[in-house]
Amino acid sequence: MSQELDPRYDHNAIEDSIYKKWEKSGFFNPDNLPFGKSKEQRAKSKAKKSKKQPAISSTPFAIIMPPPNANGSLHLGHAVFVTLQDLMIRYARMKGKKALWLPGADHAGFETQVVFNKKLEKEGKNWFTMDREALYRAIWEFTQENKKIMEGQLRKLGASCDWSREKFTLDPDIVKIVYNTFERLYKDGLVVRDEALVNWCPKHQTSLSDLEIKDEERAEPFYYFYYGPFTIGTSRPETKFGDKYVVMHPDDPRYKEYKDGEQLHLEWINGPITATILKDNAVDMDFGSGVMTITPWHDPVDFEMASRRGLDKEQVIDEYGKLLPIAGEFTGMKITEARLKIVEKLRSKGLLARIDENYKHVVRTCYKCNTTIEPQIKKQWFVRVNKEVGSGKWEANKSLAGMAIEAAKSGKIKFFPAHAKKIYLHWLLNIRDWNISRQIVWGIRIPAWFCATCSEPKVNITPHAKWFFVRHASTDWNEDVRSIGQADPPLSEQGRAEAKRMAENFKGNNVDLIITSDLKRARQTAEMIAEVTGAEIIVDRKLRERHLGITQGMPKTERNKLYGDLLYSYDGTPPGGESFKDVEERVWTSFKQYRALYRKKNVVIITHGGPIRMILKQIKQWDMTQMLANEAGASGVIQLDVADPCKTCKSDLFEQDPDVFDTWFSSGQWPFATLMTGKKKDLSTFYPTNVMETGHDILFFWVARMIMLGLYRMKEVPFHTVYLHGLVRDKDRQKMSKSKGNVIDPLGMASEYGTDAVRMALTVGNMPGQDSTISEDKIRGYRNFATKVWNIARFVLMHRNETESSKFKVQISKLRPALTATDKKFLKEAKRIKAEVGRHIEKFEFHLAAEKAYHYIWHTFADKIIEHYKPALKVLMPISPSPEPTASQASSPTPIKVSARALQKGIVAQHVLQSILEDSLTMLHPFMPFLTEAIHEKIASEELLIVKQW
RNA sequence: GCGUCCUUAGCUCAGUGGUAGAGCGUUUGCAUGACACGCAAAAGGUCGGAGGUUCGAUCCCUCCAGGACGCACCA
Repeated sequence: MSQELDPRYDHNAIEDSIYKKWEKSGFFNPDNLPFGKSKEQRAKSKAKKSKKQPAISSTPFAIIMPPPNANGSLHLGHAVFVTLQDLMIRYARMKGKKALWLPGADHAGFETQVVFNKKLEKEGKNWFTMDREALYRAIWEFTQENKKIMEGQLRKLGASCDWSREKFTLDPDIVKIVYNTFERLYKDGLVVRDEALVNWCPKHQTSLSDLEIKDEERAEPFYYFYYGPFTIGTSRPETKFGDKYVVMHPDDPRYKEYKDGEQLHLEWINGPITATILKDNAVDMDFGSGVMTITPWHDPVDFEMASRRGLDKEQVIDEYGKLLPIAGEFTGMKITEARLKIVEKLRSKGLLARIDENYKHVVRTCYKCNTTIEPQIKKQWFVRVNKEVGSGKWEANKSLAGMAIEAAKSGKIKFFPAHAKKIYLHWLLNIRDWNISRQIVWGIRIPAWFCATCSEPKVNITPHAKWFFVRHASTDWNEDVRSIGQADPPLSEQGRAEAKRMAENFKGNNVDLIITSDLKRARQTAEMIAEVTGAEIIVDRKLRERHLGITQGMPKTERNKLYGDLLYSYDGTPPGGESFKDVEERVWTSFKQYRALYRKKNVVIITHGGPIRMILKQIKQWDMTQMLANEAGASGVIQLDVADPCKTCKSDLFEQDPDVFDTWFSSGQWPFATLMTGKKKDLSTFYPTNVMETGHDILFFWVARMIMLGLYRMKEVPFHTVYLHGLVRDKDRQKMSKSKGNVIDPLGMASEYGTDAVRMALTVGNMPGQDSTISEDKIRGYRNFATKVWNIARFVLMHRNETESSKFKVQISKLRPALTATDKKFLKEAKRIKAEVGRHIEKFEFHLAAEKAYHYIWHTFADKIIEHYKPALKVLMPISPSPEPTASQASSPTPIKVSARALQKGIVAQHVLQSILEDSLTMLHPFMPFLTEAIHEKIASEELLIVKQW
C-alpha cells in the first residue's frame, strides 16, 4: 500500500476526519484505553506478554480543564491551555497511563452578565430592565449557544479530552455539591453573614470581591478645609456631611492640648455641628495635616475605626452614587457634580484653606466597567479564610488560608515557574475575608433564606411549598397612568404579552393552584398562567384592588393632588371607596384562610398592587412608611417559601436570598465537584489530579481558591502541580486587544496554516509564567515544518517497495545483521532524542521538548540522515525514461539489474529511515497530533498513533 | 510601601561555573528525482553597569540602572 502522498500536507482535508477517528475510537475516555485495563485483565495478559511489548500500567493521570467562560469564543489564551494540556495528556496516554482530561464550561457569573449586558445595551436595554427569570433564561440560552461553539473549537484545536465526562458549572449535580460545601462552611462558622464594608459598583449594582477591583492612579485635587480649630485634608469633600468625629494621632505634639472625647462646636457645610475629638493610631501624622474626619460608611480605614470604637455610621452616598438627604441642598447630585459645588460653598463660607492640585492617589474601580468603586456597608456572605477551625474538625487550628499555605510550603503542591509559589504565599499571608455574594441574576443562587417576618437568616432549609405573589399585567389604564381601583378594564395588547412572558417563568415550578382576584386584568393574567402550568384557578372577589371611590378613572397626578393625603394614610377613605385598613383586613383574612387550606401546595396569587403590599405589610410587620416605600409587586414575581417555622418568630414563610455566589466560589470546587459527579470511582481514581495548568492571571482568583476549598472538602490537595502559562502577546510584545487590532484568532490561523502549526507556535518559546509572543510569521514557520515532516514521510514511503520488501520478509530486527555501525548509531540516536523529548515533557519543559523534536527531525533526520541514505536508496527507485514516474511503475519490479547486495543495502536504508520516521512521529505527536496521525495512518493503518506506546 | 520577574545576535527568546545558541530576519550561491513552505553557506554578541566569591563568572552573591507585572485601607 505504498500510496503516493501529495507534495503538500493539506490540513483542511485531514484534520476533521482524524479528530472523528480519534473520537470514535473512544480513547479519549481513559476507561477505554487498551493498556488501562483492570488488574485482573492485566494479570491475564501478563502471562503471554512478549518481551517486545512495552510495560503497561494503569497509573492514572488527570488534568481538569479550566472551564472556559461560556460567554464568547475561544481566543489565543484558550489555545495555549489546550495546546499545553493536550500535549501532557497525549504524552501520558502514550506512556500507558490512564489519561483523563476532563472538559467543561463555566457560567462565569458576573463576567457573563456583563458581556450579555453589552448585547442588551446595543438594543437600548440593560439588565435592570428585565425581570429576574427572563434575564436568567436569556443568558442561559446565550451561554448554551456559546458552549456549543466552544466545544467545536476545542475539537478543531485537537483537544483529546473526554467528552463523555463534560460538565457545566450550572449542572444540577454540581450545584448540589456547591450548596453542600456552603452548608458545611456555614456549620463550621467559616461562612458568615456579616455587615461589612463591601466594594460596590454603582453601575452594576453589585458588590465585588477584593480581586474584582482594579487600582487606577489618578490626579485629583486634594482639599484642605478649616474644621473648627483644625485643618483637615480630603480628596472626597462629598462624603463629609456625616462626619462628626475629628481624629488625630495620640502622639502628635501639634494637637496635644486636645483630649480624646472632647466635644467642639463648629461651622460646617450646611450649618453648625457638634464634633467629637478622637485620638487614634490609625492616623498618619505625616500625611496631610495629621487631622482627619471620618466617613465610616464609605471608607475602609474609617469603617475599621468606627467598628472598633463603636462610633455612629451614616450613609451619605446611595447605591447609584448620588448624595442622600443628609447632604441637604446637595441631595440627589452625582458625586463629581456635588464635589465642586461643595468646595465652592465651603470657599464662600471661608472654610477652604487651600487646594493641592497635583495630588496623585489610587482610585479603586470596577474591573469590568472602570466605574469608581463606592464602598458601602452591606450585609453579605463572607468566607472567613483566616478563621481557624477547632480541633476535631478537618484540620486542627488551621484556617482555609493556613491549610493552603501549608500545602505549598510542604511541597505537596509544586509550582511552575517555581517563583509562583512566593507570589501565592505572599497573597495568602495577606488575604482578607472573601465576599461571595453578588447582587446579580446569573449564577448559582445562594441557598440561604430569611424569615419573611424577622429576617433571621437560615441556611439549609427544605421548603415544602412555594407561594408566589403576582401583580396582574397592564391595561390601557395603567399605561395612561389612570387611577383604576375596582374599575374593570381588560388587559391591553402589551399586557397580554407581559402576562405571556410571566407565564413562561412558571414553567417547571409545579404550580398546583392559582388564586386570583375577580377583576378582568387579574383573571386574564391567571388564565394565561394556567394555560402554561395547567393549574386550577380559584376566583375570589376578596382579593380585589382597593376601591378608590370617586377617584377611580382620574389621571393619577390629578388624583394625588386632590386626594393624596386621604389615599396615602392608613385609614383615609376616599368618598365611596375603601381605606388601606379596609383592604388589609379583607385581603389578609382571605390570605390566611388559603394558607390554612393549602399548606403544602404551590400557589400563585394573582392580585393587585395594593393587596400585595397589604399582605406583605402583615407578614413583614411593616409600618405605613415601609409599606408605601415598597414597590413590591409593581413588577415581577414575589416568591415566599413555606418551611418549618422560624425558631425566633414562628413564622413559616421565608424568602430566599436573591443573591448569587461569586462564580469563583463554585469554580473553586471544580476539581472535586467534576469528579464526584462523574463516573463511579472517578473521585478515588483521579483525585488529587496531577496538573492544574492555567494562566498566571488567575492564580488568586481560581488556583488559590481551589486549593483552599479542595483541602476543606477532600482533606487533600486538588492537584500536585500548578503550571502557569504566561500571556500571549503579539510580536511587538503588545497585549492583544480588539481596539489595537492586533488580535490573532487561533482558529482563523488554524484553518489557514493548520492546527498543528498553531500549536507548535504556541509551545516553542512558551515558558511557564513568562509571557510569550506569537506572530503569523511564527505560525507560518511551523506550517513549513509540517510540510517538511510530510515530505520526509513522502520520501521514506516512496522507497517502500512492497514487492521487494516482502521478498526479503523484512523486519528491522531481521535485518539487524546487515546493519552497519552508522545505521545503528542513527537508530539509537532517534531513540535517545525521543527519550529526551519525553523527559523534557515530564519536567514541564515543553518549549525545550518541542524545539528538540523540531530540531532533530529537520536538521538531523532530514538534512543528515536522509541525505546519507539517498545513494543507497537509488536502487529502489525505478529508473524511467519518463520524467514523471507513475505509482504503478514504482511498485513494479525494477527493470534493471542490481546486485543482491546493493538491493539489500537499499532495503536496509529504507527500513532504518522508516524506523526513525516512526520514532519521529511518536515524539512529535503530542505537539502536532493531526499531521503525525495522518502520516502514521499511511504506515500502519490498523493502529492509532494516539495510543501507540511511547 | 510590600512583593515578583526581566535585561544574551537586528527582532523574539533558549542556555551553561570552563571556546556563546535557536528561530525569524539579513547576505551569497543553488530548478539537487521528498520538500523553494526548499537546499548549501555566511555575516552578526565585552551575555545591562559596577564590585565580590572562585584557578576561572554570562551563570552564584551584593549594589546600581532601565523595563514589566502583582499586592496594598494613607484620609
